[in-house]
Amino acid sequence: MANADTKVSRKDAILDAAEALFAEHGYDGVTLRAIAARAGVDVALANYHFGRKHELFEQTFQRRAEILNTWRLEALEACRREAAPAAPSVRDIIDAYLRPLMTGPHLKEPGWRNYYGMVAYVNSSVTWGGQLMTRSYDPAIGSFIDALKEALPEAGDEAIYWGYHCLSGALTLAFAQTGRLDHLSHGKVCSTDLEGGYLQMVDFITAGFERIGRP
Amino acid sequence: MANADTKVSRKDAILDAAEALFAEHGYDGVTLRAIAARAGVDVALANYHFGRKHELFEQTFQRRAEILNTWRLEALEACRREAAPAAPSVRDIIDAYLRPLMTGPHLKEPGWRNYYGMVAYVNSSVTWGGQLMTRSYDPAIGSFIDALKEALPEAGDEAIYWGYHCLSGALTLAFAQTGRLDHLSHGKVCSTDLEGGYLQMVDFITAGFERIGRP
DNA sequence: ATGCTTATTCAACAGTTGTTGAAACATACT
DNA sequence: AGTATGTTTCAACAACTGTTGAATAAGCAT
Repeated sequence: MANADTKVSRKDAILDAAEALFAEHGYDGVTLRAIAARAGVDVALANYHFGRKHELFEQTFQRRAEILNTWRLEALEACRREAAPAAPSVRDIIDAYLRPLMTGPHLKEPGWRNYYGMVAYVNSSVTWGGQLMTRSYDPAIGSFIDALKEALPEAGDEAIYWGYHCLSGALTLAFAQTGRLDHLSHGKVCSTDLEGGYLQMVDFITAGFERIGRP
Repeated sequence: MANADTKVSRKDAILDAAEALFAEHGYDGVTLRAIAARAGVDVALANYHFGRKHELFEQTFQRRAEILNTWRLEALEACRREAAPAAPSVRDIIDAYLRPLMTGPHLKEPGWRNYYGMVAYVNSSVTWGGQLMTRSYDPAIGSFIDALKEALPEAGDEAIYWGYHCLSGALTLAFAQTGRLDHLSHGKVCSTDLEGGYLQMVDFITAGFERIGRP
């Protein structure tokens, strides 16, 4: 068995290449040969390590999902500790949801940028959206829904879930970084500036949830 | 020239088929042969009417975009008239933006359902998102941005545009109808119930914009 | 009918697709 | 040294891809 962590294995090189290409062109827009070429390996190697193309896509997607879930749950746990014995505020919960993903040094890494593009693609894909997002993210997100329900005891379930839908839609569209905001605002706002968007989105989304908390 | 409106022409049949397939599988996931088969015509006919695959995709997308823009601008004009001589409220503007698309009898038509799936795909696609959404929708959306700026004179441009980003992300994710909300809510909320989501989203998004209006 | 224009099909092209079985290479253990 | 095990490449497969030019059908004015 070749060493798995000191050097970047070819297996990881395939995942990195797949990530970048899937993010830009989607599942069907990418060929195994393009992935292999980018990774500097033979076509057959992807098949050896990951099986069908389908499974390579899912493993690429899953790899960083687990990291993001950890970051988020840690942030939620931290804000729970700080607020104890009271329940954390809506704003703290939204912040714990967005901050780990929209701020920090990892935003500079091309790998993370690519992965965010994949999330945008998957989340609004009819084929992948329902299954894959649910499998990869919903367990962690359940904790956030619970926290929101605690913070907003008056809000109905329907309002909570559609509120989360707005949050998820806004975040994943930000991940796409299509440059559309740049066009629309005539350059005043930059799609790729996730940290700038973070400040704005926390205010906006928090207000939305606080509103559904009072009848 | 064959008649263009009394009977469904084969040209329209191709657009309908393309719409349904592009919505489900994206641009690269659909072959011209699949479109032709669904439309009941030969492969070459798509090329004869629309040129390259690229152009067929864009024309399919554009066809209903113009209709949606008309509906929206009429709704905005109507709420402007009702509010005159005052400026329309934030809520009225958001309502004019969402109601024409999220309510009404056209939601029952499979053609519109398919088209909404296409919008979801295009909006968060790195390849298409920036260019095609901008070209098809941004002229009309400029009027909504202007109206929001009037209604929220204290809000900064950055906050307005990121607010619009949240609105757009939430709407297009709703269009995807991936069924994820159904999983997450254990069946309490239905992804495909756009009219139910409309009521919730108007409240949520309106609160977000009203918040950025006061410092 | 005769012509003329538009619509539609047919047949085929050159290139690409995911996948696979066998062969070659590398590494570690004995 | 040999040998066993895990990696990687090579070569090829059958099927499918977008696109095109020529052939056929349909529609319509004359």
